[in-house]
Amino acid sequence: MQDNILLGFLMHRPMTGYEVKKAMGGSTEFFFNTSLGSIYPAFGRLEKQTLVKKERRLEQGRAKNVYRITPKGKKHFLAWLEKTPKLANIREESLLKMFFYEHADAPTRGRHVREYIDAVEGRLAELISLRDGLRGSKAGRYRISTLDFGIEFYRFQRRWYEKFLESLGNEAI
Amino acid sequence: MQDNILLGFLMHRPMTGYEVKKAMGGSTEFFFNTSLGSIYPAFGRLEKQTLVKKERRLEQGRAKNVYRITPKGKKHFLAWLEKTPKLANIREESLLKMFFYEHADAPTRGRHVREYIDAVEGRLAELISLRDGLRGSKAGRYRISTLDFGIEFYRFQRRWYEKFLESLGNEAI
DNA sequence: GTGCTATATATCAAATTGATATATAGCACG
DNA sequence: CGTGCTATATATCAATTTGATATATAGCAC
Repeated sequence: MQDNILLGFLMHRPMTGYEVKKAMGGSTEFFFNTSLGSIYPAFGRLEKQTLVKKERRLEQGRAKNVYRITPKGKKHFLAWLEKTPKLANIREESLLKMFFYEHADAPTRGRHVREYIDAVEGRLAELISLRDGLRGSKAGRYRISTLDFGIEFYRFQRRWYEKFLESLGNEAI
Repeated sequence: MQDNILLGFLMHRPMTGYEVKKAMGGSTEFFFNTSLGSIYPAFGRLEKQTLVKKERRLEQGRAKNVYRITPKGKKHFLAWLEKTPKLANIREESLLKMFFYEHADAPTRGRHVREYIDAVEGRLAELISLRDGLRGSKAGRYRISTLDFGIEFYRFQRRWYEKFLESLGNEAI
């Protein structure tokens, strides 16, 4: 399913697997991350389907595999982009633990929530500084929208967990 | 990593793989879902580590594999529960497509967002009716908290995407 | 010329998904 | 009584993904 993210990056320019992975940093990594161990096999699949073309290049004496999207690849990517996205499922370890909190004691629950809020704040700071860095740059408006969603999402989480922490304070121990 | 969710369910009572899967419905499935195809191998692993014990039972002439958590399994589960949960990563196809929206046309973008909001509202109704059904029942307060998070999360999404839709209306086409 | 970091690819075991196959139980309908 | 439908229950498999590890070169600093 991550084949399309690779094609999406190649829409901009031909890239090596390593370059795609780097390009994900600070952009898609916050809402759709992949590992190098899946990027290389994915390029192999895409090549077999002739959606990309591998170009072996020698740069400063080093061999690189640069992948270029083909017209067929572009069509494939645009057909995928056209389809309405599926509803996101939450997959959160924090909620899973919360579900089983009857088995944890009150101090553990409180510590979890406080440390979780700290982590949320760290991520929030990261995303905000990233967005500030993009302001004024030639970054696309939609890329900024995805960052904005992330920022608002973590703000929502901070609010929710702070309220939850309060309700924990009132629990009968 | 899903071994702990199985142990968590067995904390309540011994269960078959099929029963665990059923128990996830309407409870953990919204924030942590797994398939039967991963539950059975997971029980195999847990048995090898003596964290659960398989009991072959004959019920109405049918053989069942009922799994019971061992004291070692309980210790293992509680040790996992103790640790502060990792920060949730978003993994949303909708944001991935949004990232590449430069390549889609304005009507497609609008249709996406409207249909996505519809899907969010459907999920929201589902979660709300589930929570209402739990009110007054003997359901644990933390289980209700996880449902509440879900409800508030999808409300947040509805708000955000409605604002986003508005901003799309103002875009230069 | 030694050591560190970045670039670049490849490989692998382990886990997970989603699909499919198999078989029985229980129920309803005519 | 049999036919068909749905729920229960387990097993298996190809394909994919992760996270780790291995390997090798380039470029820079000291």
